[in-house]
Amino acid sequence: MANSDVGKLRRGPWLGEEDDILTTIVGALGEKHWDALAKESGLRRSGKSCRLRWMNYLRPNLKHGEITHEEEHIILDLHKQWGNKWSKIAKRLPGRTDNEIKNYWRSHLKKRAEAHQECFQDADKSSHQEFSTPRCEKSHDYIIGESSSMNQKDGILFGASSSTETLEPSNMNAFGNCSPYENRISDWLSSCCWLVEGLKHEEDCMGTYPGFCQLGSSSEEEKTHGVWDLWNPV
DNA sequence: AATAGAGCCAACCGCCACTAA
DNA sequence: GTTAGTGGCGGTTGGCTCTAT
Repeated sequence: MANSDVGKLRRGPWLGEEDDILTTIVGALGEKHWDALAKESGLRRSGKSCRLRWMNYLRPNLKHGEITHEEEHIILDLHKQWGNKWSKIAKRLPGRTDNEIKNYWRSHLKKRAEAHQECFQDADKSSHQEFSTPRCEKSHDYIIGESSSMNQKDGILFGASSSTETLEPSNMNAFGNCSPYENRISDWLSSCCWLVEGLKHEEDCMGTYPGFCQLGSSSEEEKTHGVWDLWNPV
């Protein structure tokens, strides 16, 4: 792009009128050739800017509400697996954008995840001394949410077996047990659950975890809490 | 009521990968 | 094989809002 054109391009927040124009032109021309589309529209925006606005805000079926606890858990889980692969994570959260997830991570989850990691390391150290179940408020926050109004039971996303009901809340998380072994089992289960989801969309993990299919036959009660709802809408 | 600081989020920037010429 | 154009991605920024003092 010529430098003389740069000065002519608008920047900053989009106006409603611009949104309308972009929506119309994308409807007519499709989601491609953004530079041409930008020129065609008459908007003084770059193709990149148009694409971003469309992808992050105007695209149909986008959710604009708050991130739910289930989604939050998914983000935490997938970030643990994949790191900052926001677009990849976003593909597992229909209606959410990579930008939204990235922002949510940075503003809501990063500190909690770091605190959890810190706790995990502490717990790891103590596990070398004795196999105890340390209390871990940090980890609990990481899973349940610092300001969550959700009760303990609702915090259980999956893995809600009858045995968990007998645990002391202070020692429990949905994965809230801070025993390193229990944490790892929970982490593994969590990973497996995502592989189940992955198999619906991708071929890359086919056959990797032969044991997980059983999770798909969890009880109706379990399905009513957490991410099962996302997989198996009732 | 005023102000500073923190938090949040939309938008931008730069880089990389892919594709067509 | 090379190059230019394009789209996608992750990191960063800037401005607005909220909250504490």
